[in-house]
Amino acid sequence: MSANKTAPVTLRTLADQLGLHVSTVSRVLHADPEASHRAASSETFARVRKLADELGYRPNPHATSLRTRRSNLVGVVVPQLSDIVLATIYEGIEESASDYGLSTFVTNTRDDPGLKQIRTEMMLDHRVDGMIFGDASLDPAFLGTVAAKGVPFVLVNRRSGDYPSVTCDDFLGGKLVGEHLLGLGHRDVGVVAGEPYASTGVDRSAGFLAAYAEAGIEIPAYRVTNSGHDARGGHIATEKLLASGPPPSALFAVNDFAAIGAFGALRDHGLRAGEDIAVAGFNDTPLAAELPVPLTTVRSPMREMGRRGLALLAGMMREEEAQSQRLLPQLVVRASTTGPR
Amino acid sequence: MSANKTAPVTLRTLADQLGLHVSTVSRVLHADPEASHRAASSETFARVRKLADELGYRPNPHATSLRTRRSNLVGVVVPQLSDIVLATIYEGIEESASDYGLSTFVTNTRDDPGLKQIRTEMMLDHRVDGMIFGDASLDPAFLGTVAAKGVPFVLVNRRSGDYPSVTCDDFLGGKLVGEHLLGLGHRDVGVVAGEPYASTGVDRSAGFLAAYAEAGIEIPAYRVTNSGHDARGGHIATEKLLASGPPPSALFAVNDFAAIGAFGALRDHGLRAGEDIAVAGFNDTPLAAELPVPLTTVRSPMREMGRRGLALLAGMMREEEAQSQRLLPQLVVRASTTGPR
DNA sequence: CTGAAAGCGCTTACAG
DNA sequence: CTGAAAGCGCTTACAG
Repeated sequence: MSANKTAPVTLRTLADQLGLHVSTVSRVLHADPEASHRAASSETFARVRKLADELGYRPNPHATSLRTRRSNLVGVVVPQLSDIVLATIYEGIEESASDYGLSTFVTNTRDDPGLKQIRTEMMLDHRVDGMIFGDASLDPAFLGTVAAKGVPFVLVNRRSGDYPSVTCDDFLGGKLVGEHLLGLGHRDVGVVAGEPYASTGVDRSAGFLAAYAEAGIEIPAYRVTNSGHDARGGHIATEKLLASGPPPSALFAVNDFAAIGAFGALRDHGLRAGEDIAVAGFNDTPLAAELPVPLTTVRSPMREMGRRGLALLAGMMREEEAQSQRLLPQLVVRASTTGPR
Repeated sequence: MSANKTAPVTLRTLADQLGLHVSTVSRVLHADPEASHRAASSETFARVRKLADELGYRPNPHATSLRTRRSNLVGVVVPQLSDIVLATIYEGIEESASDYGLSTFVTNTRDDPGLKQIRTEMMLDHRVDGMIFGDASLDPAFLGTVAAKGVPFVLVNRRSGDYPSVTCDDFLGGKLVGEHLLGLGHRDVGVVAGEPYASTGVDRSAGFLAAYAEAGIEIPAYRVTNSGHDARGGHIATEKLLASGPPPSALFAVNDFAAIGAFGALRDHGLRAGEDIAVAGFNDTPLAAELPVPLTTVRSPMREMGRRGLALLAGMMREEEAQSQRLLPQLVVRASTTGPR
């Protein structure tokens, strides 16, 4: 299996074969097309490029980073990559990173404060030039300690404090769901609200409740319950809602997976989602449309959030001004709220 | 936002403050507890460690990598991180990596041959010490080119050729499903078979068909159709199956997401999964149990595959013998095949 | 137009 | 027990 590890091609390899100094070779290999004449004579330039191509020269990034004090590395911290929302955001980040000539490290923190710190330090130990947090807590204390270190960073998915962020307009998204359910005549509704420390669930719930408040309807506290953001979390939270009173006529779960968990809990109670009780989710993950009862949900630009987050960070790494962005959500109505056809 | 970037603490910082030579400091900081006496006097040893702690010294990994020609970096290549199966495997890899003092880069290739090559080269450019492929094609040609470069690597999720791999015993898993459906009396069944180049779907389908063959039942070719491994892919494939003849009495989709897509397609045709037609998936993703019709599926040890894959690679990086591993699947029976309670 | 030097931060075999 | 040297591969300001 293990083949002959041929000696790596370095600047020295090229320089020796060409009878040039490594500095000349380095200069040629770094020149932008326009400035090529300042690097070397056009003949030398061509010879260097040619040999580099032939031998497949690839600069050693460790040497470059050491010398330039720039790693072109970005650390990405997410709660859980097996959450399709975060995985999709990360895909956007990765796409965009390669446009900017940056590479990314990702890590999971499962929203555990201890892990957040350890993993962040790990990223810093790797000398990343910037960071992207997808797991920000509403309490900005931890981010303050990161900012104090002088590393540029942006938030995606969840906002926190005044740190630069690219998020979905979650409040608006929640409001759209509220207005939709109101329009269908639902006045007694429940909310599977997500984690209390994540702006996503908090803002979506707030927007939803605001829509009801504007219609003069106050949703009692026992109709709103926090939850994990996965199917199991949605299941448990829905059980709790059902245990605390008669079933509401509709349920808003702040993400699709929690909504699917709600499906499971309702099913266990003999309630048919979309018939006995309306259910809405959030994110429009690819599953939503395929469920036996297609899920009404809010489309959030997950991949775009990642793309823009990285772009924003790249700007900050060039000392540009950072402007937070709030992307627009879009309601997608399906049978889980309008019933079977 | 951007704080004062304090001068980084290097070996020199420590050496100067202690009146020692950097080499002494380096030796102390690298000594294993037992060999500490060979590094320096116990007094010097203590002084160095103390100051390093106080100043929060963190070695510069680029310098270390440059010097040692070892990066302690592992490149992980997957088709798609937003596929929960791969994301979960990756979580296992990450967990295990930190046990071994390794860090990981991940990248998506979407099973595109061009991207596979580009991303793999990108990993190699980063001077990773080893690689893990979760996107292997049954055709081992590409992996041959990687092996020729002398980089150790292992496969997870999908096997290929004789390269060291950690996979689920997919053939057995498929067989378990076949025997289950046979036991329920299904003789006319369809298969949503996954991609033809991925051992996962191929082996699962083969195992399934083998169970039927052993029972003397030959499943006609038009009952088996390839598919993408996501919900959309399962939907499209199921449409194709339904268009090519009368509905079979049961359907085996080689992964849960394809099965959910099958749910969608069946629903569009007015067929109720679990009542009009039995459906089974594969992987037992967290959603399977929560669906309105809980999904019969095969539990595959996704996270464990990742953990073991990394461990296997770590062994290879220490020149140990590599032994492929086939992990056991487990059938999980739910209402999608046994019907409503 | 090209070379020579210095140095990024570390490790390691060698002296003494 | 500790120091000094060499060097990993690169970049950059400076000479000539």
